[in-house]
Amino acid sequence: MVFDTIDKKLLELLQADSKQTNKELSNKLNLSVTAVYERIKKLERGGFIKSYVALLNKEKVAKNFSVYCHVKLIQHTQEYVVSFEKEVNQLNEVLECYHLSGDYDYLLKVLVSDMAAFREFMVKKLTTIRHIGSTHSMFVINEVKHTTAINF
Amino acid sequence: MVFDTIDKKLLELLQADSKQTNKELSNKLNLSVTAVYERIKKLERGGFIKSYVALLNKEKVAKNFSVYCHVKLIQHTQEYVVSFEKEVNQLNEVLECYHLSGDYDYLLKVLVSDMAAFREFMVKKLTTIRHIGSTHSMFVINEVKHTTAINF
DNA sequence: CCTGAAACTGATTAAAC
DNA sequence: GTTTAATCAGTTTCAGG
Repeated sequence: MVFDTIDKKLLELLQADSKQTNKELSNKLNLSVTAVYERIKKLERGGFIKSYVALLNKEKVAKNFSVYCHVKLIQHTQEYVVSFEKEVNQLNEVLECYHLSGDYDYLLKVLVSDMAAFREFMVKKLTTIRHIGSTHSMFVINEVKHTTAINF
Repeated sequence: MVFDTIDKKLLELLQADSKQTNKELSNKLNLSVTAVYERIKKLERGGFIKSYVALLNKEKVAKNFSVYCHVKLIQHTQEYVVSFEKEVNQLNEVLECYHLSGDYDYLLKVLVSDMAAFREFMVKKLTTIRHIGSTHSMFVINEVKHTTAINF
C-alpha cells in the first residue's frame, strides 16, 4: 500500500494521542476532516494501526517495580522452546518476552508492585516453568525514557 | 482515590481497546452508560490513565529490527549521567531506556528498519554520545510476548 | 486524490428515581 | 447507583471537483 509523508505524520499524531478529533488532526495536517477520516480508515484497513489502547500510570496503579530478567533454557529443543514460550505467555506479570541473541536466550520484562511481589513471582511462577536452566535479574532503578511511538 | 474491582475491570478493557463505546463497556461491566462515563472521567482526572494512543504494526511500517543494547558509562558522576540521559532522550530510534542494577548501567531498546540502519545508528548516533565506556548489543530474534496492558 | 454539506451516532449533561 | 431525554460534538456517507 502507498504510504506518504502525510500518512506518516498522521500516524505520529495518533501515536501521541488517539483521542484527538478529526478536526484537530485536519488542522495539524492542513487537510479536510473527510480526508483525515479516509486516511485513518485506509491505515486501519491496511493493518498499519494495530490497536487503540489506554496507557496507565504505573505508579498510580501500584505496579511500579520493573525487572528485566534474562532466562537461559537447559536445551534448545523445539519442544522446550515451544513449551517455555507458551507458559511465559500465561504469566501476566510478564509484559514482554523476547528471544535474543547472546549468552542468554530470553529477556523478560516483569512488572510487579514491589520486591516482595517479585520474589513471589520468581519462586512461585517463573522458576516453576520447566526447562529453565538459569536466570539473571536486573532491577530497573530509573525509567529514563519510555515511548510506544515509532518515529519515521 | 478509591479504586474498586469495577474500576480495575474497566481499566483492563480500556487497555485492550480504547475505542469501545461506553455502551459496549456498560454491557461488559453490567453498568449504565452514565456510570461508565463517570468512572472513566474519574480515572482520567485521577491520573490513572496516562494517555490514549494508537499502536502500530512494526512490520507494516518497516521498523522491524529491534535491538537491546547495554551501555556502560565511563564514570558515574552526576554530570555524566545527566548528559547521557538527555542525549538518549533525543534519539528517536531509542524507544526505551532504563537505568539498571547489574554489570551494565543502562538498557536501551532500539528500533530500526534493518541491520544496516542499526549499524548507522551505532556509528553515527549512539557511540558519538560522550561518556560511554562500552556497549553490548543483543538482537531480538523473535518477539514472544509484548503487551502494554498492566494486569491486576 | 480532495472538499463541503447532510445524515447519523455517540458523548455529555441534567433531571428524576 | 439507575433510567430517560435533550443537546452537542464528532463520525460517516455522499455528491461533486
